[in-house]
Amino acid sequence: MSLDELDVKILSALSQDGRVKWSALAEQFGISAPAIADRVRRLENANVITGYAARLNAEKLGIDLTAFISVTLDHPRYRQGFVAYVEAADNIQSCHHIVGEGDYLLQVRCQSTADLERLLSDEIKSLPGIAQTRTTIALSTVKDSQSLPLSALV
Amino acid sequence: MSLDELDVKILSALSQDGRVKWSALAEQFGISAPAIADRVRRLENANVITGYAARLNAEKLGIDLTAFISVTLDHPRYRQGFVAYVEAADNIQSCHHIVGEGDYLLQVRCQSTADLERLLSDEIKSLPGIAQTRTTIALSTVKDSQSLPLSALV
DNA sequence: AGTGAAAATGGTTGGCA
DNA sequence: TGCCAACCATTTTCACT
Repeated sequence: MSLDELDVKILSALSQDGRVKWSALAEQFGISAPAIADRVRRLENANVITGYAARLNAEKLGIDLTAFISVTLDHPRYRQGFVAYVEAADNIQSCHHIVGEGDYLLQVRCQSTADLERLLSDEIKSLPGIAQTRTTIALSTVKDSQSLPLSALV
Repeated sequence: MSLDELDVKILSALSQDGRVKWSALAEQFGISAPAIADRVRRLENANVITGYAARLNAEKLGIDLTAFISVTLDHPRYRQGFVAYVEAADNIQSCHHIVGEGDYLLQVRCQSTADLERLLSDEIKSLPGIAQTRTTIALSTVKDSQSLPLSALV
C-alpha cells in the first residue's frame, strides 16, 4: 500500500489523538468527513493502523518501576520456551532479540523492587536454559513516547 | 484517586481498544452507558488516562530498525541540553536515566542503518558533553506491547 | 454513583461528479 | 477518490433514585 502526504498526516493526527472526530480532521485537512473515514478504513484494512489504545499514566497507577533485563540463553533450543513465557508475561512490555551484550533485551514494568525481585528470581531465572541475566533499573523516565517518526516519511 | 475493580476493567478494555463504544462496555460490565462515560471522564480528569493513540505498524511504514543506545555524559552540567535534544528528537522513542552501564538508555527507531548512522554520528555524538555511547541493534522484535500489567492492581 | 429517555452530535451509506 | 445529504448509531444531558 502506498501512502500519500494526507495519509501520513492522518496517521500523525491519530497517533496523537486516537479518538479524534473525523469531522475535526476533515476541517483541519480541508476534505470531507466521509473521505477521512474512507482513508482511515483503508489504513486499518491494510494493517497500517493495527488498533487504538488508551494511554495510561503508569505513575498514577503505581506501576512505575521500569527495568531493562538482558538475558542470555544457554542454547537456541531454549528460545521457543523463553519466547512463549515472554509473550504471556504481562509485566514484560517489550522483548527484542539483540546482537551484543546478551541475546534478548526485555523492558519490564513493576510495582516495586519486591515485585521486580520476584519476577527475576521466581520467573525469569527459573526458566530452563537461562545462562545469565543483567538488570538495569531506570531511575527516572526522561521520555516515553510511543510515536513513530512519521515526519521522515513525507 | 482510588480505583475500584470496575475502573481497572475499564482501563484494561480501553488499553486494548481505545475506540470501544461506551455501550459495548456497558453491556459487558452490566452497567449503563452514561455510567461508563462518567467513569471514563473521571479517569481522564484524574490523568490516569492521559490520552488515546492509534497503534501503528512500524514494519509496514518502513520504520522498523530498532536500536538501544546507552549514553554516558561527561558531567551532569550537560544533562539539560541532552534532555532537550532527546525531547525534540522524534527518532527517540524513549529515554531512561539508568544506573549501571551508562547514564541514559535511549530506544530509537530508524528507517535504515544509514539513518541510524546519521542519528548517531551527526546528532547524538555531536552533542556537547557526550563521553561515550554504546549501540545495540535489535535483530527482531519478539514482543512490543505497551500495555501495563493492570491485573496486578486488582 | 447509577438509570432511562430525550436531545445533540457524530458516523455511515449511497448516488453522483 | 471525493462530495453531499439523508439515515443511523452513539454520546451527552438531565431529572430522578
